[in-house]
Amino acid sequence: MSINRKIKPTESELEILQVLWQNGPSSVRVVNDVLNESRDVGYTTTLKIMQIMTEKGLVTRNTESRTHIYHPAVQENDTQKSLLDTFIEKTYRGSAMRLVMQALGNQKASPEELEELKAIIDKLEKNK
Amino acid sequence: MSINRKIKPTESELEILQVLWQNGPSSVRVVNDVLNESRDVGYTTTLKIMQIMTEKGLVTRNTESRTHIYHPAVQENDTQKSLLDTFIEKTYRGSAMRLVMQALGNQKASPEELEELKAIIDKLEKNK
DNA sequence: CTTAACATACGATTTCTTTCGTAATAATAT
DNA sequence: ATATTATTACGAAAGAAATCGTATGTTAAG
Repeated sequence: MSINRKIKPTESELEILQVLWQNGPSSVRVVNDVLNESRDVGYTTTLKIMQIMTEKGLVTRNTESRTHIYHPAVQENDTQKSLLDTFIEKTYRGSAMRLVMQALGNQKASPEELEELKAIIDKLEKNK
Repeated sequence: MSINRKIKPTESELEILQVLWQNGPSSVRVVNDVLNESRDVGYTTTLKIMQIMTEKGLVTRNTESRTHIYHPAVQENDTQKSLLDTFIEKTYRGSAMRLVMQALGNQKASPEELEELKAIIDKLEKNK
């Protein structure tokens, strides 16, 4: 399906991608301000990581104006899927079902969400 | 409920815990042999990490005989839960349901597993 | 008894990531 | 014009984790 080599952002990189996915293309200033809502991090630190992300191909940037605008170059879904696969492998020895059951057990889900889940399960059963 | 401070093994540490959970209490030699079934890693590397894990309280060891026997000091479930919470937070911005749905979408589940899942959902709905 | 194989301890090195300081340059304000 | 502020670039330091080499001691084999 997808010609995916692994998308494996570090923790800081993922944090920055989250901002870009949420806010859309943004300057370093904006990203850094958002990050600083939850923790202290210096401007040049954020800048540096975003420069590294550019090299790695995790983001692209428009350098036409002096203030560069960064765009995510990987999709949120693809990134989540890639990280999820690795996580299931390392933490649940490859068993997605055990992860799902534990996630459901530990978290409270709303009735609507449970309905949605049942719909997904029905669809999976039909495709069997 | 649980007086859990975070159980946060590194990747290598988790790999070693998996061996201990699977095989039961084991020597460094055994753990290292198992690890080497999937990748190259030197004996003293494994030893060193297991010594660090002892300091951190992730394992305990019986030093009565010359060959020390290491025991996991954290439970698999507790460790998975702890890692899962962090993962959901960082990767899914806190939404366990989105993780569950993606995991179900990406993986194939057996009919039995789907039944089991439905049972869990029913139980959750009753407890609402 | 001597040698070889095996085990632990531990410091040093390497690698990856994050953080920061400083310089150069551009825009803005006074 | 000049000073202040904002932005990028970049090297270097600091941190964390993984890897390895070597010393030392213990057991087993010959």
